Amino acid sequence: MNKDINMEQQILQCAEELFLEKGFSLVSTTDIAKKAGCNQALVHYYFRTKENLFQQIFQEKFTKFLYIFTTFDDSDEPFITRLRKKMEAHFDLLIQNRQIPFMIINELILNENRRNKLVKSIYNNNLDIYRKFDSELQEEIKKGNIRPISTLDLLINIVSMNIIIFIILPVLESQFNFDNEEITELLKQRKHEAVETIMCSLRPEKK
Amino acid sequence: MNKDINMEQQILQCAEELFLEKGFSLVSTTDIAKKAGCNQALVHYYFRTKENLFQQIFQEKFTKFLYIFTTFDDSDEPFITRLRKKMEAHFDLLIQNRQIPFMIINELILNENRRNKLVKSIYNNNLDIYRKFDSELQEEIKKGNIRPISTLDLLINIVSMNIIIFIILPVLESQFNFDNEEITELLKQRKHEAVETIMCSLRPEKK
DNA sequence: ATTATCTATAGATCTATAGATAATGC
DNA sequence: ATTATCTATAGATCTATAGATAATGC
Repeated sequence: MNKDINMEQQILQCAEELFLEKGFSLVSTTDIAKKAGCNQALVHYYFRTKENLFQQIFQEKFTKFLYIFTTFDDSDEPFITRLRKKMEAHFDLLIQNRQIPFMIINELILNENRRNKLVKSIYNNNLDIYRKFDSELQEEIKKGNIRPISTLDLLINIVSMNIIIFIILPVLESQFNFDNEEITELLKQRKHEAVETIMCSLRPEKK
Repeated sequence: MNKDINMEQQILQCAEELFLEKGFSLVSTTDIAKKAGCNQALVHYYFRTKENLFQQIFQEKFTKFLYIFTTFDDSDEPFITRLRKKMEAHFDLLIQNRQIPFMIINELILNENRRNKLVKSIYNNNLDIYRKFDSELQEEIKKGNIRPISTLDLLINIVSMNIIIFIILPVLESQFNFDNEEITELLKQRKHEAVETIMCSLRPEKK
């Protein structure tokens, strides 16, 4: 592998690739060491436990996953435009990090400790932005620009639409033998469809 | 556990509960035996391998998951009404089998062999119903009753909307301490929202 | 006789650590 | 001296099977 970075970084990077691909429990520290080109004991020398190593990676990925929705867009564009842009930016992030959705689903459900720890901290750290978003949304609904919907439901819808293709991708790949270009095209189209679906679903009733 | 069924059934049932909860790799045949109240060797006596046992269960769950979408509703109701009913029936099924979505995602992604085997057979067995649905949908679009959308995208949207709450549920539960009644209510509301989101997203553009 | 169940164990993991050796920094 | 890397191994799994014993069916 890359000789410019030191072994600690090397281990971290290889662990990341493996954990993203197979999840925590299907990767052994022996696998990581083999991939990094060092001895298994060294993995423990730098990170003490497999859980430690995993958590570093997982936390980073989770933060990355949420980042776009935990920052405020202070441009003066209309609410719905800003929402669309957020959603697009989020989808673009996932295109660059296709395995993140699966990793999050997998480990957040399987490990109660990890889940409890993470969820509480995220909830507490983002209450402000959530409330801001909430009040903006309800304002738009009052104005009749958006179909009535709860903030939580909308967020769930958005996340759902954005992650689903990355969950299904392996299945599609195993049925159709896509090359890279085809996948890029498929993701581009799916991005458009995901955004469009949400946008259309938010149109108020015709009167 | 239940004394009326024989040990083979007992093992199968306990294995099912454990696999649904933790997935294939986090459950050992020892765990299953312990839960079933027998010796670990007996699990192998009846099912030979852990993989065998798992596949029986997984296949059944997957078939169950798809069933509603692989059968044709021959009532004379309009397309959109039949679609809505399918979606509601599917959601109801998931309410009764909350861990199915996670199991499917988890094992379909993690195990390439299982994936390849299952996906091919499902694809081949359901081409007819897919084509029927496809032509009905495109007909409706032509008539201007539904916003233009590809059949695959629509199916992905529906599945996505229907499964997401069952994926997120453990996260919500770990943040808020819901009792059973609250969860039932939450799922009922979410069902409504999921169906509504799809229905609204399919409305054609106003002219 | 046949089927169901158990005990015991081989052989293959896997994580984590102890303790030796090599490389580096002052 | 300190830090990085290795060898070796303890101790805890886990799956699968061989072979003994108990239960059941004729």
